[in-house]
Amino acid sequence: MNVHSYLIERFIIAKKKNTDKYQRILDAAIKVFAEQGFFQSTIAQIAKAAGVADGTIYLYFKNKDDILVQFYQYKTRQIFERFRDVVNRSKTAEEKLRCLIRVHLQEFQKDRNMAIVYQAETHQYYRRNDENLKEMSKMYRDIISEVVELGQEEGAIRKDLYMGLVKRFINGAVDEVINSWIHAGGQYDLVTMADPLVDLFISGIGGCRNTGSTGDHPTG
Amino acid sequence: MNVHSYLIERFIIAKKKNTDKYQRILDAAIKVFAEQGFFQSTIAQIAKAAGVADGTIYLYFKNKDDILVQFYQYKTRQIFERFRDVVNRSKTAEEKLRCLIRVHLQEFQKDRNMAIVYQAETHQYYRRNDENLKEMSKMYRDIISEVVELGQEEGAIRKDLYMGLVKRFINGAVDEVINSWIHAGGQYDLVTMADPLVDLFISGIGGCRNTGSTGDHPTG
Amino acid sequence: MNVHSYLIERFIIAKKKNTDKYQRILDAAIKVFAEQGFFQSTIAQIAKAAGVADGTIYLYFKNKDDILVQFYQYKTRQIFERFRDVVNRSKTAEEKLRCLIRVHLQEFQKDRNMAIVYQAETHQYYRRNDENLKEMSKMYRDIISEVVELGQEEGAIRKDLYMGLVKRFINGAVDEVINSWIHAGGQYDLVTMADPLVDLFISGIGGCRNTGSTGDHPTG
Amino acid sequence: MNVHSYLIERFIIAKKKNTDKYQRILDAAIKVFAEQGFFQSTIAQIAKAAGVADGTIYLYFKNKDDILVQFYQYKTRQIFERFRDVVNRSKTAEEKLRCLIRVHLQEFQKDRNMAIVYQAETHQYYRRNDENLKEMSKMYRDIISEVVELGQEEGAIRKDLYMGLVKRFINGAVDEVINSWIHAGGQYDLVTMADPLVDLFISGIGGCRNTGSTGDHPTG
DNA sequence: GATGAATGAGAATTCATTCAT
DNA sequence: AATGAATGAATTCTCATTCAT
Repeated sequence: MNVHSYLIERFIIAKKKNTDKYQRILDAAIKVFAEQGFFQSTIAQIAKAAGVADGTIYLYFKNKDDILVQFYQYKTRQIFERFRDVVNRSKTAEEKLRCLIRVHLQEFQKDRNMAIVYQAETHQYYRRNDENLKEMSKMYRDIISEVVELGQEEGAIRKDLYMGLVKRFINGAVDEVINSWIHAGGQYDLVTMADPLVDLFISGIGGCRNTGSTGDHPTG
Repeated sequence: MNVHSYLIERFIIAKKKNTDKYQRILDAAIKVFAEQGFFQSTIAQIAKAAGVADGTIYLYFKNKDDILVQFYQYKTRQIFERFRDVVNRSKTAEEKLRCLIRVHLQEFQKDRNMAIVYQAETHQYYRRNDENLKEMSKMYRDIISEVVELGQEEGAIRKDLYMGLVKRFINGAVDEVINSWIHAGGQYDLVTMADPLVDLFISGIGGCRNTGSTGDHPTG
Repeated sequence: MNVHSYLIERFIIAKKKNTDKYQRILDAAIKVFAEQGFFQSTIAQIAKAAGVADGTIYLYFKNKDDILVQFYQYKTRQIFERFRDVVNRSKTAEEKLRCLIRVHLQEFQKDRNMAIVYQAETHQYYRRNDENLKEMSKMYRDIISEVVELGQEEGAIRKDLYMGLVKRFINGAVDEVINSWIHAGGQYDLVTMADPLVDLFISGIGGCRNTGSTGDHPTG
Repeated sequence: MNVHSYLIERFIIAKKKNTDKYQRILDAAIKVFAEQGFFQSTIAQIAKAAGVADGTIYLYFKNKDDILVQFYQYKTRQIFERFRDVVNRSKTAEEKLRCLIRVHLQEFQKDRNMAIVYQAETHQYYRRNDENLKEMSKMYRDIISEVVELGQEEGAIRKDLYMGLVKRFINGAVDEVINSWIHAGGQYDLVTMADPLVDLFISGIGGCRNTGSTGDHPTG
């Protein structure tokens, strides 16, 4: 390839891609963050993965930190709003809970890089005291509260519960299921875990019960 | 002072001093890591917090990474071995489980910096594929397996359980309870969560039960 | 200005700039090395001498060592290849030898910093067992062998010589002549030493001869 | 070995070795310098090689540089004074020259580490403008001048020589012979080079001679 | 908008030297 | 005298960010 054609090709490619550059950079960044962690990733690596120049990144993001901020503000937020939706569309508390967990696992399974970054960086990101993240976390826990309270009204869920603990109990278990899946290299189908997990939430591991909701898995 | 006693004293002082400084640096590092995160912490900050010169750190640790490695290898490991012990000393499955969770929360409450670093850095640290960490995680999950299997023999725990899921379910919930406590600034007594949490593990949140163990804590 | 010419200009400018800066840094480094020695020179000094920022050096050289490596691979090598050429262009053995020595002294006189670095750092550099340096040294000694052997065929050079020794004898003497010149501050004309030196190689210092070539060396 | 006996043994060893520590450190340093070069050697390495503590070195040497200074002032100087002696003891110019070269090679062969350090560090050391080194070099060249002038009076050496050049010619050739021997790993007997080398000095490589002194070594 | 060369602040790490024991 | 732990100055190198083209 001679100098002319080489340069012209580059020029044209550049023009064509103009619009979706923000997405391309964000996706590339999440990929790189997933592989190496936020702090070990460099702008140069992200630029290379996105197929843009280092400087271009600064046309779309204020700085390196801002990439992570945008990730939480748009990419992640989107998913959490989806949770809100599916829960609203279901009727009974149990149905809502099953939907929530299922969609949660589904979304994280769908975008593994996002899942990795979310699970691995959130703890660090918490230090920034970012309002958006706190809001999302709260939103998630509020959904659980709502569902549980509805269940209590329906009679499907016990009344003698410390809600703060229940929220962490459910949230933590789901997170850990996702973590395990990530550490296993995403080899198996994460979504199949949803129902057994909800069964555990509802019935626990204790023996000798006759709660209807749990009854469908034979032995009991 | 004769040769014997003089030299022996020096020997002992030397040893003690070494251990002292090693501990001082490790503790200071954990404190700094807890405050800022591993990657944002600098050797200079750790040195200052430990009251030593920057170079001194390299007499006790190969490099910055090695501080984290030693943390996982000694500080953290110690605690996980403690878990093993307390479980061995209990009789019934439920008792073992209650002990495990209680001691887990106790130990993390006792050393908040350790708790923060452990919760926040473990995901990143996992990338290194450190054998020691994998071993500790496995040890923890093995304890749970054992306890659950014992409970199944005793009849206290259901038999229709997918063990892999149960382990994550318990592990994840405990971790999240610790996280919440950390994010709340360690304001409340973490250990009081132990029994209500175990009740949730055993009975779940489902309605219409009469398991005594859960009933007694009013509403939390 | 159209796309073609605009881009091509940029391409060319970029290339030229690159080469410029590479040369500027390499030259500055050789100057600093000549003044202070490789190990006592700092990147900061080289950067200052080259009029660039410290970090810029790492755009053109892998690390400090690499500067020395490039020096031997490009700057020095160039000269040694020149030696090969001039020898090939001469006819008789004596003419070849005179040319080699003259050009050797010429080149080192022309670039005094290069001469200093070459003479002062080569011994240390030898430890690296760099293939390129070994090759260059060998090339030089091979030239001498060739010339001497040719001279033997011509009858101008004795046959009872241990070639390995002759090579060192000539190489060493030339080097030392260069060293003296360097230590004297490069005050005198090095190239005038060429013919008298070759006369010594051919005739030695012994008395009572009648070899034409050496005679009373006004002739040269 | 228990604490008592271990410490006491160390105490006694220390006392016993008190006297020759200067030598031990100097020798160890030369060994380490020979292996790694002056700048790449650390005080810690030298101390270890000498079997003393780092701090002990500072009881015998002002600083790291001083070790090299002492090397040139005592170890090396000693040898150069030896050269003076052997030359004085010989009668004819040729005999003196042969003695000088032979002893030069002998002494460098005898202490290979010294030889390596001398050959490799002298160029760098020259920068310090150390009076002692300049004196030694001058002494060496003066010896050559003397011998050559004597030879000229005897009629054994030509009169039409530029003495400055002759000195470098001889000095350089000898140095290069030593270098080659070092680079070859000191595998062969260096001293056997002495006579062939002197023959080259006297007769050169030119053809058609009948100087008896050269004829006797068959092919070398 | 896009580029990527250049920047230089900042961090880890090394090591000669000191000094309390 | 001997030790070796401690020091901290000095150095290399990295990388987020800028800006001329």
